[in-house]
Amino acid sequence: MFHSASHDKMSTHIIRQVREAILKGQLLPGQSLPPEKDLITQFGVSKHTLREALRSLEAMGFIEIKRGAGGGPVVSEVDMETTRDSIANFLHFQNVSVRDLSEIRKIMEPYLARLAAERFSAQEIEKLEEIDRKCRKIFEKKKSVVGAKEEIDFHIFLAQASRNPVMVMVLDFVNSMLTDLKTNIKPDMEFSQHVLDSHQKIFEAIKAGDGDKAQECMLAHICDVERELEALRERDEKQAKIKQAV
Amino acid sequence: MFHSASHDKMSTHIIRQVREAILKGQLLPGQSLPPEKDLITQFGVSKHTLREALRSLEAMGFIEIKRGAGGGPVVSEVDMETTRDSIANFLHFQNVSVRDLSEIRKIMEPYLARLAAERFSAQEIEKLEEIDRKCRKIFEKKKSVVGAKEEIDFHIFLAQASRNPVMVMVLDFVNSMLTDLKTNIKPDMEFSQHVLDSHQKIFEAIKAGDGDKAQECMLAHICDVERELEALRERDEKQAKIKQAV
DNA sequence: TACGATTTGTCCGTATGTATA
DNA sequence: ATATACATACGGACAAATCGT
Repeated sequence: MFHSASHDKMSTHIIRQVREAILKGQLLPGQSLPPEKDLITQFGVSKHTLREALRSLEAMGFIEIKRGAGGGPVVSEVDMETTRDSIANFLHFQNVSVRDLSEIRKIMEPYLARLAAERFSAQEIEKLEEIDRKCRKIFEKKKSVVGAKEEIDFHIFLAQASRNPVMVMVLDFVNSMLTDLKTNIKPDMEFSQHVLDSHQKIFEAIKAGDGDKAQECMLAHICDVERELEALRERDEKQAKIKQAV
Repeated sequence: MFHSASHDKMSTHIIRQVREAILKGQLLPGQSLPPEKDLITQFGVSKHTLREALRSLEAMGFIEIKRGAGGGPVVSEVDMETTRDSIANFLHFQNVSVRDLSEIRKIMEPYLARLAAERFSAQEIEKLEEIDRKCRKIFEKKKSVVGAKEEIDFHIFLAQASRNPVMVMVLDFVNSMLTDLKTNIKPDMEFSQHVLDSHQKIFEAIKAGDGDKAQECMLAHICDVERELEALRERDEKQAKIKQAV
């Protein structure tokens, strides 16, 4: 049996059409779509149906909708946050451990540290140093770098050494998920001090253009973080058991 | 300044509440949400508003909505397809090349082939052989394995050697994006034959428990595919130029 | 500051299609 | 086969936000 197109939900038709127009480049990011009332007539559906379709497209990150005069639906590039959230939602059901995230880091980040040491321009080295300086300032004020955007930025910026957007994306969500775990575990000052020291060593190897050493220091750093987080997690579990017993 | 809750859109409140309930485990996959009319009264919104929220949650993969008696919104695990699509949408705007995808494969897949050789049980080896057999059957019928689900399955199944869901996910979308590129390029029979030969070598190394060799063969396989795809792409570009000139 | 124009956000009422029992 | 429960779809009205004058 064949299903006639009209058997599907109307909104899925609209979603598919707009989505394909964007992916084919017929609609470019920044361009405005016609306002609701025009789209209603163009697609021949009711306001209710059209708005459902726009909501879905918005959830997928394809459009943003602004209210008021001159507003309306605007095509936008699907951004990293939308994608990161989607990945995080998926992995939430997959029982991801610190070990899983660290395993990926151990494979990829030492490679990237080496590339950075071999490829970074003077400008890029300066930018990396600035990120590191910001980390230190945050530590001095808050006595922690955990959850600090700059602490992740250090790693993401290295990923950009690869000039590979897929690599950047993977490192982005791996590091951001790890940070989420960290903020639950609430590491101590010592942990943050170790992180800053490790970053320092990695930075110096990169600045010296020493690929071998950068690779080696990065691997050691990731292993350290994994070990310390595991230890802290076990400590928390024990405390939880004691509390439960009381 | 604090924003009063009433400043945001009603649907975002509903989305946030349901989303958090699911992520906290208060709502488990498989559970039904109350039907529309009950949710309307619970949240104190209109049909239209509620449905927009449900559409967004559906687009994010958190719920599925079934029609008819006994239907309604059902909580579901966010699945790989939803996530894969989201990633593909994001990377569409990032100019991803065969080289970018291959770079990730070169880092991860040889590592995974080694793990498979070291860890796979007899059952798993048998399963892998069956996947390979299916690939060959498809090749004999269609004279190609490009775009065949089984050809990706070979790589994904190896990723499962890591018992690492993040690894499986990364390999899933990298391989599926590469396959999308392949189907556009339309490789010849020779290409498919090379793929099958490489898979054979990798399989034999894994079966023999030879981690070194499995790692080495996998790296060679990925480099081969990258090189051949690049060559085919250049060929297509030249043909396009000739056509344009005429 | 204020007002009008534009455009989305929200609500109500009603009718129709679809799956289950 | 009929009834029931549920989502899907349409139209009209008013509120709220934003922009320009």
